[in-house]
Order: sequence, then structure tokens, then C-alpha cells
Amino acid sequence: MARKQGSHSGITGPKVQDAALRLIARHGYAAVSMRQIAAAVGVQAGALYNYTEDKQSLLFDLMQSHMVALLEALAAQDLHGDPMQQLEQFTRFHIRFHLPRADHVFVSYMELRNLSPDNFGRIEALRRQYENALEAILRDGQTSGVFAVPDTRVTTMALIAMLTGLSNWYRTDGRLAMDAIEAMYWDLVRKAVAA
Amino acid sequence: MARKQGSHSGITGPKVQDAALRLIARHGYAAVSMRQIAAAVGVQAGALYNYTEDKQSLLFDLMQSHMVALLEALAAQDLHGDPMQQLEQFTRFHIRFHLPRADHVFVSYMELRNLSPDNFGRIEALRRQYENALEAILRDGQTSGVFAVPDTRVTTMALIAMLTGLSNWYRTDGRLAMDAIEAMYWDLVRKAVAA
DNA sequence: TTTCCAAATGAACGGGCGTTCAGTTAAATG
DNA sequence: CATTTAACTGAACGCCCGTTCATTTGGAAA
Repeated sequence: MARKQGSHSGITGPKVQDAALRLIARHGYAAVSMRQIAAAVGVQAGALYNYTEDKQSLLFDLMQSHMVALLEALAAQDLHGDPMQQLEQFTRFHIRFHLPRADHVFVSYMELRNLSPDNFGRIEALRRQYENALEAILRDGQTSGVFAVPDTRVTTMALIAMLTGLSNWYRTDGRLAMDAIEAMYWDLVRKAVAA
Repeated sequence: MARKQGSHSGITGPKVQDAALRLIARHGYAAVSMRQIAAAVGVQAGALYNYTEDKQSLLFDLMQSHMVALLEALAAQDLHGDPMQQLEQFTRFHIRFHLPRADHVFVSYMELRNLSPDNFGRIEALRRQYENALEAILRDGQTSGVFAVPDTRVTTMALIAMLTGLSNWYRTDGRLAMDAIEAMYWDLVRKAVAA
């Protein structure tokens, strides 16, 4: 019953990624089987291997594409103005990028230990790039006297944890809209680092 | 070769918990087998069932004991003084309690989705108790005008995420001692909520 | 209409899984 | 020393795992 209607490679491929993302975010990489992913796509397990080398690559590709999209979107922001303005742009960008991608965020931060050592190193390097972008803003502000942070590295990690943690409890049907959340978090960030 | 020397139930029991905690923190609940845990303890897989009803209970007990210990330690703090002082005590307590328990923290925040619905509800209730303790302080400070937070619930979640995230990158052999970290995080927290 | 081949099937591979349990061991008890 | 029993073994249960591959299918190309 192969190829029931039309050529499928352009359709099934993305469906595999989508199903894998949703299932892994929900149950965890180790708890999801290739047969479950295949069932969600509507094929047999063997067919998945037309679209991924193996299960590990499936996880790595999900995480890499998320990180690459994040870094590209950040670059496209073209942050400008003084450090305080740049920090506001970064903060709002972070929230706006992450909130609609709850599954990606979940997988990227919870499944690091299921990556092979090589793949872990690659994802870590991308993460560090992103952290460094924030730290550069904090250093600029510290130098120019706009910020008074105890340590730029520690503050970077603290702020990213605070912002990313939002994805763990925010619900689109909750009592607060994204704009309101964004304003509240910017308020907290601004005060925390202000001189 | 049963019972090689002395009665073991008081020894093997804790060893099972320790091995399970370390292995689950390292590899994840679903990725760790009962046989691996047994091997780390030095027994056969079947012997584990003298100490736990099943694998699920092993995970739940680890998380519950962590949360109960956290709430008991918090109660023992007997927070006193004005809201700002109480917030400082809470912040420093949180860091001092969590930093030496990296494995417990990791498991408690990463394996929630591997709990059965009933067990999930129980752990969530304990977590909410802890969050509420912080939110009560924030509300007091907001009422008395010492704090100026945008929303006590949002601020609670933001602060806890920031503080707990520390466990994900702090290394005891890193460049910063716990006391220094504690002071830095308190600095960030204080400024973020101050009126 | 015939040929071609991308796409998917379905069975099979060896192996590991959580859990149970009859049997064995050796420390504790009398 | 004889008995009891807590602690553990080792084998077995049925089941699911990731991955491979010969085979089948049916739309597209000639």
C-alpha cells in the first residue's frame, strides 16, 4: 500500500518531525518509541528511516533546528540603541520567540542528557552563542554605568533561567496575555540590572 | 549467596534510593532500568522489590521525600522580620537547600511527566505549597509598600525559576563559592522586587 | 501502455524491559 | 546445635525496543 496518493516525501518528512517533537515533549525521548512516532504519522516504523538516520538524529535535528532558528531570529532583530534599550529588545524577543514554541523549548532543555557526547557539544555551543549575546549587552551596560550587576556571567544565567522558565507555566488560555507577561518580565529584568 | 554479612535491610534500602537517584538524574527515569539500579547496588533486579513496590514508586518516593524535606526545612527557618528581610531569608535558604542537592533538584523538575497522574497531583500540591510561601511574602511586601512587583504570582514563578535554574549550571569546583553566588542572587532578587 | 522507482510495508533480528516467584543462603533466635 | 526467616538469587514470563531489508505498491515519466 505504498504511496497511496501523490508523492509523499515532502509531506511525510515534516510530519515525522512534528510527531516526534510533540511526543518527545509530552513523554520524553527515552519513553517514546519509533513505533509510536510512526503511528502518529500514519506509517509503519520502518518508513521513518527514509527521513532520519536513527532515533538519535531525530532528537538532535529537533534541537539543532530550534537553536539555529533562535540564533537567526536574534540576528534578524538587529538590536540597537543604548544597553538598556538593547536589553529590553532582547527580553521581549526572548519571550516572543519562546512562548509559541513550548514543545521545542521543553525538548531543548530537558533532553540534553539524551544526546550523544558529540551532539551535546554541538547544541551546547549554540546555546553558549545565545548566552553570549545577552552577556555582551550586560557588559556594555556595566561599562557605561547604566547597569549595576554583580557578575555578568551569573546575571546572564539568572536572567535566561527566569525568562525561559516562563515556558514551563505559561498557558495560552491563562489569565494573562503574552503582552502583559512581556511587560511584567521586562519590569523585573530592568529593575534587577539597573544601576 | 543471600545475606552475606549482617542484616541488610537497613543498608540495602538506602543504597537503592541513592543509586536510583544518581542514575535517574544522570540518564533519566525512562532510560534507566531496574537491572542497572540493581547492578549499582550490587544485587539482582528481583531484590529491589523488597524495597519498592515498583519502578514508579521509586521515582515518586524520591520526589516526595525531596519536597517534604524542602517544606520541613523551610518551616524550620521560621522566617521573621519585615517582608524584605523575609525575602532575603527565603532566597538564601532556597539556594543553600538546593545547591547541595543537584540530583534531587534535577529529578524533581525533569521527571514530572513520568509520574502517574495521581502521583503528579501529589507532587504538584507540594510544589504549590512552596510557591505559596514565597508569594505570601511578596504580597505582604506589596501591601506594605516595600515591594513593587507587577503581579505576585508571576513574580513568584519568575523568581523561583531564576533561583532553581542555578542548580543547572553551578559547579562546586567552579570559580564562585556558594556564599558569593548567594549574595549575587540576593542582589538581583532584592532589586527586582524593591519599590 | 509500459517502464521505472520513490515510498512504504510487514516480518524478522537480537536484545532488553518490568515484574514474579520458587528456591537458596546465612544470620538471628531459641 | 536446630530452627526460623529475612534477604537474595536466578530463571522465567510476555512484551516492546531500534533497526534492517526483501518485497509490494502506485504515481510519474517515457
